[in-house]
Amino acid sequence: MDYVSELKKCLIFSGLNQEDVLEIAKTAKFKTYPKKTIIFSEGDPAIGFYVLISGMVKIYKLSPDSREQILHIINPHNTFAEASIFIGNTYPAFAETIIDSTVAFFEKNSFLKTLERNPKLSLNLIISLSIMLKRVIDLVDNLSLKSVETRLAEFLLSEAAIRGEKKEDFIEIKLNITKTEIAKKIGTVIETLSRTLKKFKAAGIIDTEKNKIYIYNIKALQEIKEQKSFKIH
Amino acid sequence: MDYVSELKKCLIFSGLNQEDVLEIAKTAKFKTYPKKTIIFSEGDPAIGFYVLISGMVKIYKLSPDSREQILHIINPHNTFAEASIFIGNTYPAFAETIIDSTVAFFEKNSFLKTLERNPKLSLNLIISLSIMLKRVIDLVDNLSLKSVETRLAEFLLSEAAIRGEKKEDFIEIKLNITKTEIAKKIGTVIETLSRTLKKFKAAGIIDTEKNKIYIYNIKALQEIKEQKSFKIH
DNA sequence: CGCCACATTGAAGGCAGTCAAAGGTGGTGG
DNA sequence: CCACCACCTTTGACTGCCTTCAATGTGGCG
Repeated sequence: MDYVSELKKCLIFSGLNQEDVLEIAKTAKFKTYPKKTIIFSEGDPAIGFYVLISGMVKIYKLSPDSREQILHIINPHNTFAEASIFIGNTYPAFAETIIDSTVAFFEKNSFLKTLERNPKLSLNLIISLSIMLKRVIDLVDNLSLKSVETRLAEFLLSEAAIRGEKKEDFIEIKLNITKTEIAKKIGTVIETLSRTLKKFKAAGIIDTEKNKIYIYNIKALQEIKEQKSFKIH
Repeated sequence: MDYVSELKKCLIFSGLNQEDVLEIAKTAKFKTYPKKTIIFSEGDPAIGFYVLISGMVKIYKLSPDSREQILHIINPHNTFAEASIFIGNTYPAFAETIIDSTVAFFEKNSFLKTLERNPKLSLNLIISLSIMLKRVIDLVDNLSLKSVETRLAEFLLSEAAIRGEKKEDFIEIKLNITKTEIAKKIGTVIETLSRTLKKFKAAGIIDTEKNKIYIYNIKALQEIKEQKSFKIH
């Protein structure tokens, strides 16, 4: 794989000229992990940050009794752990591959030097951190103030927008993560997710099949998202 | 008040030379708000960001039925809404004064120009965003994976560390916000907070008096924070 | 074919939010 | 200085969402 051209596709390196990216690429270490491999654990020394080249990685927190809350699911060309290198000395969460993945690793100190020489890179980083912050704030909003029903509706709408395929009278979503992972992402457990999906099915809003979800009534999902009372009797 | 020397105390302007800060101060608009005034609402156009000079400001989200989740409580010399100017066009949360407050307002576009000319400012901003991100991640962790009991213990420990006064055999915390605000900060309601404080009192861990809290057994709080089973019968 | 991980369904229980009423506290103006 | 009022807090009773536990179902893969 041509790693340099992959790096150029990343938000954080966008707008940089060819030489700069080449220079930066030289400081990267590329690593490949099988699925379900922990890249770093909460509390590990924060020695650098990562760019996902291919695969899928989840960033999550664990409760003392091992319940998992997913903070982000990272897709190719996105960064993770970039905030960790500016604060504290340890990673604040776990990073684990969901499927086989390849990452570029950037060592903290050498990256800080690169950053000094490259104002555009700083700006990209600021934007990237801002986006991430907004995403986590939305998560707080959802977890603290919304029901599981609402969170699921929001998740389905967002998946439909990102990855949904419009068919004649429905939208098809091919799930690329398990329902267990979805449950952890929306802050619940598999059983509750299963029941909530069943409710939506009973209301004729969606239907499911293996790892596919069909959305028949997107407007209903939007209304649930706005929490305009939704009740199945 | 000498606004320039106040601005120099802010993390975001630290390490800048006198002239730069003076230059930046010229672009600021200073405003004073009475307590309980909304500075901006969720959805308002994000026209700039703020530095708190004096007073106290809360940043919060509202649920459809008006329950409030506080994201941050801003103290003097700290910034707020700085991420908003890099993403989207609207503020993602509410900002409201808790007590009478004075802020410095920086208009988006002119600040972006200042940023271009000032690499150190970029780095400060990156650090500031990183800290904020970590704080919100901790909030997610608490809301999703911890009980109210644990969240309260964590809050008390953090207040004790920041503002607590060590006395002979206890730590005294003078509360500078109401219990209602504390409840919103730890993601619950006043009634539940009241009951949980009562439980802690019954266990001899703390005592309360008007707007003071006395911590008698800090170790117990730490154990509750680690969720090593805590039960009052 | 049988194992293993993932998913569904039912039953039960608990944490915490809501509603309602009473008690406390501080501030303002008569 | 006191009385009233607004706001905050406490307490009790109730409810419901969601988690937990347990048993059964299902689908993919060696």
